[in-house]
Amino acid sequence: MTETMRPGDDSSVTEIARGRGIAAWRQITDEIEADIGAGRLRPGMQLPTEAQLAVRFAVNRHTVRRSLAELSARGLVRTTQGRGTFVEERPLAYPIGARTRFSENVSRAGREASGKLLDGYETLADPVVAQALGLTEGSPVARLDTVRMADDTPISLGNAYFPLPRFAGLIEAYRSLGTVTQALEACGIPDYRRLETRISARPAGTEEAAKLDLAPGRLLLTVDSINVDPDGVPIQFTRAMFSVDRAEIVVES
Amino acid sequence: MTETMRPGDDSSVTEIARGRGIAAWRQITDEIEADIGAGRLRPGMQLPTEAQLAVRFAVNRHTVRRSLAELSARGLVRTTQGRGTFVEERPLAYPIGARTRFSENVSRAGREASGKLLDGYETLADPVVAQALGLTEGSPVARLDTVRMADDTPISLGNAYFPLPRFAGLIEAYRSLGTVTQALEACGIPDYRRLETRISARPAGTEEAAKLDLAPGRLLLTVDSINVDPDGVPIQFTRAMFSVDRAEIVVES
DNA sequence: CCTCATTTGTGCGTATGTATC
DNA sequence: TGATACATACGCACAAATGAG
Repeated sequence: MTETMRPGDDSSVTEIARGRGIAAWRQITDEIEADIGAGRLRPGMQLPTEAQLAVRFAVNRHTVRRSLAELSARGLVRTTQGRGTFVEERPLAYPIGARTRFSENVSRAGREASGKLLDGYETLADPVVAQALGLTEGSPVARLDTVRMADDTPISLGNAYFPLPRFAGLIEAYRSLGTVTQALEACGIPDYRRLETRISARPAGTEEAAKLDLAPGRLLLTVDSINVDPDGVPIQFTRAMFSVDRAEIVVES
Repeated sequence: MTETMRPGDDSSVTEIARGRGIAAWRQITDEIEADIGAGRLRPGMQLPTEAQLAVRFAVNRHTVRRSLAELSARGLVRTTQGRGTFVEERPLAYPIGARTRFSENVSRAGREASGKLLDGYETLADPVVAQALGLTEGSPVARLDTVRMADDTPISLGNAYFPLPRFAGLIEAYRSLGTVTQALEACGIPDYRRLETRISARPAGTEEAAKLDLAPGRLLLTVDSINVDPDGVPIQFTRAMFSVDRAEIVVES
């Protein structure tokens, strides 16, 4: 892991034009970006350590950090304390259709899907949720907060709401079964389909950024959808928040 | 908590909890953000200088700069060398209910029913366009730049590309007919369908913001789609950019 | 469970360049 | 032209997270 594979010149110094208009950290940013663009640094690969980059470009570590902060803000790399800096994966194509399932999308991309339940509890429907589920405001609903990952990279946050008299045991079912589809099945819903999907975008809040391991201020695609049972009765309202850097919404015709 | 502040007020010191988990620059960020949120710092107002803030929070100027960089990245303030740092004119909250509904079906979004032609010309395909249309990079294409409006409010910008040997007269046809569908019909394409739509988001550039009459940095939903003729041959690549504040993408299943 | 080396995160002090007024 | 204020860069030191052993 400490060994960083860099094709070609490893020990030599990459020249930076000093004192001539272009800041050193910008030149370093361009250099690393070019490495990524040319495939010399591939998604998932670890960059040299900050100290190594400082040696390579003959600058102070702070200058390297300024550059990495820029690349991180643009979503090209991700830095974790104690581990290092890694090239981000290309955005995952995320098809939206009547019957899309997260795990199918991820495995289609050749990556391993996983999910984690952040929280599950009963609450009261706010106006948006009530409207989507055809309930009156303040009706009891079950709520599941999840984070979904592909190859250990968080892709999206999700809030799912279910009308409560009907889906009383759903939270427990989800805890034991692990997927919404199976939990719904346990609640007597063998099949369902997507009725409508609304897409918008906004910047990630600090908490969301932390949960998704994103640089603060990065953009989220919000995908609100309503699922209905075979009779057309709304059974689930979901709000998913995808990192723009890690997923791309694809609508299939 | 925070003293009444005005530029130049550097006499009092705002306490920062040191060595207790939360980084000083984060606390300063929160403090300034709270000042903006509470109206103590209003849009257009100048913040104290970095040196003054350093005194106020009893930290090094670098620490203040780290905080201002964060606020700047989030779009709350704007810093100009030699002038100072100013509170941005942007609203802090992103209203969720105040958006104009854009109830057009995405599957029919390729039809430019109403809008204005900004520009129409022949050019060479860049890699993205070439890939989408199944051409080699640098192939000649026709390009239409449009803006769509609802009640005189610009909603979206669009760039449409057509392979050129085949659609030589398309620009003129569009000028006289006014819609892409009719222009394609005049070029011998009676029918076409959407193959794929990809949705992402990014901040608006200055030029885009001007065309859409938006504040720079506001978010755009980008919708890339490929249309194919009945034989499955790509005939059109469209990139539409919707203002998140004025449109919401709705996908119906 | 703990230790330890590695790596990134934070913060200070200093110096100098550059844009604005 | 000078004073002010932000931009860049270096060197040092220590904190905190990670992962290997």
